[in-house]
Amino acid sequence: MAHWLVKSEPDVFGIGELQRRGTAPWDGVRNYQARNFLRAMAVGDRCIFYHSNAEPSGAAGICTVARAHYTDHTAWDPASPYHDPKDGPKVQRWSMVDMRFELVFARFLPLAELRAVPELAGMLLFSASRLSVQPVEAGHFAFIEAMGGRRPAATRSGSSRRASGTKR
DNA sequence: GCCAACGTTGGC
DNA sequence: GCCAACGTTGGC
Repeated sequence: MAHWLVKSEPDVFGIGELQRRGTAPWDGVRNYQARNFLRAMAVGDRCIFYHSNAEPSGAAGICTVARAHYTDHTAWDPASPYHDPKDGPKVQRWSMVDMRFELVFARFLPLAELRAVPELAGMLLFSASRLSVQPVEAGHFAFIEAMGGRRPAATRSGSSRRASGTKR
């Protein structure tokens, strides 16, 4: 099973929105290298959900591949922000997958902090900073997951746990 | 908002 | 096929 890191701008589509929706298409990838990694994803593969162009940028949580790659038809749609005038039903250059929310880290992990961790040296995140879909070594993935932890799921009664004085 | 890095486009 | 110009990404 492969591990990945996927970037999204939280102003456009943050991990909170994926959590709310449960599953959503990972569309709009318009870079061949990133597309090829999308096509290599298998159902069940786990991905670090990274917030880019944020303050600060960093790892926000984990999602999993819910559906393997299929045509990203937003490229055909002139009204879409991801429209590609060179694409169409007969070309189909671009692909997307569906992502399923898994967890939000208990602690957001800013890029600067990840960069400073010796165990994470060599991650593509640091050298191929513009690549929005990238493979992650299993060891790096496990280390980041342990750093981030899992934010406890909200209870039905909302803030009652904190209101009752529960320590986190 | 700036700018470095780098991917893409298009002229030749 | 080279490469300059251009556009985009994304950190800061």
